[in-house]
Amino acid sequence: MDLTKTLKALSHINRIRILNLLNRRELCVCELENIMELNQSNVSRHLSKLKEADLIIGEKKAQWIYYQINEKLFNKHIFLKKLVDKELDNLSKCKEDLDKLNKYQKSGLSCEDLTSNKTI
Amino acid sequence: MDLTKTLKALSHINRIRILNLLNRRELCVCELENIMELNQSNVSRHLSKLKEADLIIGEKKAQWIYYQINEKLFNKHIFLKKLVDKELDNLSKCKEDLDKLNKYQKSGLSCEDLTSNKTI
DNA sequence: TATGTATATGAGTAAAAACGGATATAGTAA
DNA sequence: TTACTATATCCGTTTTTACTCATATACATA
Repeated sequence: MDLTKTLKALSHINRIRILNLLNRRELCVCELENIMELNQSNVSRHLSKLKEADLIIGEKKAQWIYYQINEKLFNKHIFLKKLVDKELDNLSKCKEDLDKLNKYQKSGLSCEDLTSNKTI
Repeated sequence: MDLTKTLKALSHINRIRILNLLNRRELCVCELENIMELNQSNVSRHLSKLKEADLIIGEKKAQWIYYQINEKLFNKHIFLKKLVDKELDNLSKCKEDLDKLNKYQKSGLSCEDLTSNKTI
C-alpha cells in the first residue's frame, strides 16, 4: 500500500462520497452519476483515482462496470475501516447521497432506466 | 470536526511526517526544520494547516512554540489514532525522521543550538 | 458484421495547493 | 528602551489537481 497515494485519494469530498455509497453496495458509473449529480467524465476520473489507490475494485457485469469497496484492503488497514464506518455518517453530503440511494432502490429502477430518465 | 479539512491536512507527505514526529514527542518549529530538512516558512505553513484542522496544538515555552498532537481529537476519532500508530512505521521518510530524532536526542543538543549549528 | 452504449481518456482551461524569499509580528533578553 | 530571535504571513511563481467537452475504446447485442 502506498500510503501517500491512499491519503491523496481520500482528500476530495467527491471521492469520499463515492466510498460512502460503495460502502452500502456496489454501483456502476451511471448510478453514481445520477445519485451524486456529477457528469460522467468527472465521476469516472474520481473512480480512477480510487482504483489507482486500490481502494475500490471494478467488475464488469453485462455492459456495466460495477465498482465495490476493496474489502481486503479495508480489513488490512483498520484506519480505512474506521474512517468509512464511523466518520462519514456525519457529512451532510454523504447523508443526502444515502437518501437518494434509498429512493433509487425503492423506485425499482435499474441503471438501464437512468439514461433516458435522468432524475431518480 | 470538519472531516474534509482533516483529510486534506493528511494528504501531504510532509504533514504526515510532522504528525509522525510529534507522535513521539513535542517539538518546536526549528527542531522540525532541522530534522526534516525543510525551510522555516515551509514547515510553518504545514503546521498551520495541521493546526487549522485541530490535529495539533501549539504551546509557547520561553521563546519557542512547541507543537504536540491533539490527543483529544485522536482519541475521539479512532481512524486518526490507527493511522498514526499503525501505518506510519512503513513510510521510509518517517523512519528516517525518527532516526534523526533519536540522534538529536542522544546528542544532548537543544533547539537553541540548532540556529548556529545547522546539522543535527 | 455493424450498431449502440458504458466507460475511459485526451486536450485545454481553471482552480487549488505548495513553495521560496522577504518581511511582519510578537515576545524575550539585554 | 533597543536589539534580537522564533514564528507567521505576504507576494509572486510553480506545480498539482480538478473540471468540461469532445472523442476513443471496448464490449454487448442485434
